[in-house]
Amino acid sequence: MPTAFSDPKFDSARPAPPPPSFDVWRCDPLIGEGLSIIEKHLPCRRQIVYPGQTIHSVGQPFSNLHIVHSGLIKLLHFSQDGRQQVVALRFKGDWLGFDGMADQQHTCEAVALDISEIWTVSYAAVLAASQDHPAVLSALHKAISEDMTGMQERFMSHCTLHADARVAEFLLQWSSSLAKRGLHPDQFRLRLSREEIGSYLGITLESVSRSISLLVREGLIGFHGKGRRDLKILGTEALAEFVEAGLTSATEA
Amino acid sequence: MPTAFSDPKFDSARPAPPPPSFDVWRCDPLIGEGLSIIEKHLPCRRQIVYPGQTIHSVGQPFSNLHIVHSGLIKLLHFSQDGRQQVVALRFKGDWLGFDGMADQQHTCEAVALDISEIWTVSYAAVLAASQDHPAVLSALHKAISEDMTGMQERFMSHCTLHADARVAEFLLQWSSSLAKRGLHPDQFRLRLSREEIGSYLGITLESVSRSISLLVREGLIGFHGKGRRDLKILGTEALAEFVEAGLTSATEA
DNA sequence: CGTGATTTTGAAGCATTTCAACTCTGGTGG
DNA sequence: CCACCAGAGTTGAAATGCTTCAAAATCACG
Repeated sequence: MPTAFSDPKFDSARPAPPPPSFDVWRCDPLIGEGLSIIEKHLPCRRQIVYPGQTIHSVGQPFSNLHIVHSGLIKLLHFSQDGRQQVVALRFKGDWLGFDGMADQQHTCEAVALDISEIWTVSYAAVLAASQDHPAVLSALHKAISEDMTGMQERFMSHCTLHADARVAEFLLQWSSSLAKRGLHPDQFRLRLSREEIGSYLGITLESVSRSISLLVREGLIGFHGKGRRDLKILGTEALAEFVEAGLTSATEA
Repeated sequence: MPTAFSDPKFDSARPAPPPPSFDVWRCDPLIGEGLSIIEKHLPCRRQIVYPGQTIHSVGQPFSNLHIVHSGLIKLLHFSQDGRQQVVALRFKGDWLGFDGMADQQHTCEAVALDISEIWTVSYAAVLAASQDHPAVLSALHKAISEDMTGMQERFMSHCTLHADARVAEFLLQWSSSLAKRGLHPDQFRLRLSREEIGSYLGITLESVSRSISLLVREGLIGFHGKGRRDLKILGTEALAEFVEAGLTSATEA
């Protein structure tokens, strides 16, 4: 099993684009469902995007859906006064663009955090294909449903966990996302800055930093190399216990 | 325009169920879209539920979607250790049940907060009908998309607003939900306890109470009658300004 | 009219933010 | 090669906002 940041396929050094040879099926078959469906039934544009590049932005007319084939994408939401927040992260196999289905224009911005390959299909084509192939619609709805449940869960842990536990859980979730995709779950490069992590978790970057330092002190995680971005999870179980211990009773219903 | 709590159609006193004569179209036509689509193309079961009654619960096999025809529904999410949280509120025209599409079983519980009429359609029937009538699928996807965008917005204000501002915004959103549905937006009955509001907003019931008291002191809202549940919004503009003023820079990206 | 649930209010404790200083890293140019 | 700089990350101390705990007030219901 390749580590997330030693495998050039999924975590290339910035300068050189990776050769487009992809091993789609080295992971949980469920992750590849959308990709497989598209490949079988739909014409799609495949596109490499680089960190910082935008896949779609707010207000942009909606006509396509996208699937992440490799890499990592962040979804940003903006408020009227220019404030922004990371509202979601998308890994391989995840869809992008549902936000535009309502008003035919996107309500959030999708930005690459890593060199990523994005498959783009026309929404109209998806609908058309679903006439003949119910599996298309089924995969779409499944992805949507998982997305919603995921958001609700994130919302909940957001309300019931302390900052430290939230950071720990964030790392665990990232790890499990990698594991599901056949990547090494114990060792990966954080592609978000402390500020972005804070935005995603609803805490300040200083708090993120402090929490990470705490987790290191506790021996639950560690870092490779110089910049504190190459993470190593030293005890998944212990981390999970740490999260459990961080439960508050703050927001029961 | 009827006030929300004087109109027996949408806000009946508990003892007697209202006569099932509904004036579906006295509101923003967009709200009624799902209802209209269902009425035209799909067989549905219409059902009255009373406060506390469950429409679907966690783990229950998924096979139907529902639309709220009148009343108010809360969606509860549970964690492993029994903690629960109000993750969403559903008004007239809103759909329920998307959470079950992924794994064929529901991941959250839907409970009535008011006497409500629920229209239930089989998910399979929806898919079947969408073959002949694209509008069915279009309405469904639109609802889903709005739902997601709404959650992201809620998530954002959750991260960027102080407790007081969050409560104020909550009341404003409720008000605007009523307005969109042709109900009096300045005067309505809070159908959630302070505890439920706190759960929904991610703060304690005491904080909710304090925030409400503050809003009353500031002259932005007021109460009717005895129990502090019958709300009157005294200045929508001023409330909105209050929310703006409550912005923090805590979680910028 | 009492009993239990809901709501309000106060005061103390705690977690997180804020502000500020400092370190580390990587890149640029002398 | 080293000095310098900007950006990212860390850490400390004070301030703030929310929670917690506790008690009183109000309301709903039989």
